[in-house]
Amino acid sequence: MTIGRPAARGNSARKPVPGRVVARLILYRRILGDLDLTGARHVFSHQLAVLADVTPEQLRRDLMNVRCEGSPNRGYEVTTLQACIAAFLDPPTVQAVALVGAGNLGRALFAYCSGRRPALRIVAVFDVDPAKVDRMVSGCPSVHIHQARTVVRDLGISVAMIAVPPAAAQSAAELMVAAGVRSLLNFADVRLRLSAEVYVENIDIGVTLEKVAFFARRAPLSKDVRSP
Amino acid sequence: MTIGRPAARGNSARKPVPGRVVARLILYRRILGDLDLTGARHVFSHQLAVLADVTPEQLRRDLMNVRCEGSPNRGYEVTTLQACIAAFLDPPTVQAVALVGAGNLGRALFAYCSGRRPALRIVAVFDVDPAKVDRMVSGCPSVHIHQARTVVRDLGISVAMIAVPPAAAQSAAELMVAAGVRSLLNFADVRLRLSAEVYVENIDIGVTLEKVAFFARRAPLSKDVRSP
DNA sequence: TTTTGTGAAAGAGTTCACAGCC
DNA sequence: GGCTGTGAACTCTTTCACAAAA
Repeated sequence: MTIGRPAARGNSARKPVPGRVVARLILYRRILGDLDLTGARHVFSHQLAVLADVTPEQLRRDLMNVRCEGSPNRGYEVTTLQACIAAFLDPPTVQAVALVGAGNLGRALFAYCSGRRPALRIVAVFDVDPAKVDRMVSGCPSVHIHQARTVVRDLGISVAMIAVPPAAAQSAAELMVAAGVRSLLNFADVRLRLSAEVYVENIDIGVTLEKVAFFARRAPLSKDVRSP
Repeated sequence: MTIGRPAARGNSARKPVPGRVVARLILYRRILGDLDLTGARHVFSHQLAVLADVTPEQLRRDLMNVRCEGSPNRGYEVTTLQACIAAFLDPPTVQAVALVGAGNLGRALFAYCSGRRPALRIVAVFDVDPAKVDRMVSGCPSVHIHQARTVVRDLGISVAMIAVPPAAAQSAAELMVAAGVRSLLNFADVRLRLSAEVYVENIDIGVTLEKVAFFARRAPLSKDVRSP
């Protein structure tokens, strides 16, 4: 009988991995992809750490979550590490994403997402402007937000990006959640009040820009924190 | 001559306020501005906390940094609180911002920043595309990035927003820093390697979107963290 | 010797709990 | 009663430091 197992509950007793760690794993994976294209077969934690702007210890600790072993003289095998991280992060299937808001920012996000990360696809664009809906944009239907319920269900959308003006964000978010969306990436500069079941991540460009401006006026090298 | 200075320096011996707190103060200020427009004269910490999506204790603790007193029966006076936060956050003068990259995202950011926050103004747009430079865009000169040194100096630019493709971001950032920019808001999905004197904040849309997608697949209500 | 994997310590950040006040 | 301000406790995150491995 195996003694080691002090804290093993059942067999799927994973303690939840914090958001910070998930974000860094996603970053490591992207860097590994770039590295793979250069033909590198192995990496040491300190090399990857430089590229990700973290310490080697933190990188190794993050990697403990994905059950991937490195070798003391070769470091980590690039493809193996990619596979381990993918096994941890990836959806069993492609995830459908909705874009809410077809203004300046919405269109930039759409362009930004096109052609990348095949596991995540924008499959619908919602707006309230009659001039912007009921047509196809780059192979993607643009529809009025009142059709959210049907479209979200039919296309199996689980994630929405909110890129509408601040005043419209709360109700747009509520519509999406009511339609069945499980998590949101909110670009509107307001905090949304939603059920605790829904995962919300805010990208508040206004706050972040002011923060950067604030620290531009400070004596350099105070310890500061990074964004997710 | 004074040698040690273990703790207290002179009389302005403020310990540096963490970035997280600064970001929340900026958020509180924005909410107070909205509140002020509704005609509210006073707020309790629990009311502001709901709007900012933080706990009342955290809000009060953040406010300790700006030396503003509330009253147990009225809460905080809106205008006083605004003034205290402004005194802490605001630059002595308007800060000039550069936008680097006039692609989709760059244009969206430009539109986004126009007409808001008077204390922060985009005064120049840089790009490498000859078709996009040497003209005025909404009263703002668009110039080739090789003119950075002159333009940054002449316009007193201290902050740059990097909105160029990932492959171009490192060199664009280096050019801006060499030209005299003190802090950067980086939208390119790469980690920049720059002198530690420079304050860098990353907004990594790709990572954040993948993170949101990841948590869309999880059982709800695991403790998670917010964005800056 | 250099590097990995990780327990233990340190450090940050947040929440608790309550005194003092209205 | 309900609120603010804040020391103390707690929790989360990062770094230290070192055994084991190649």
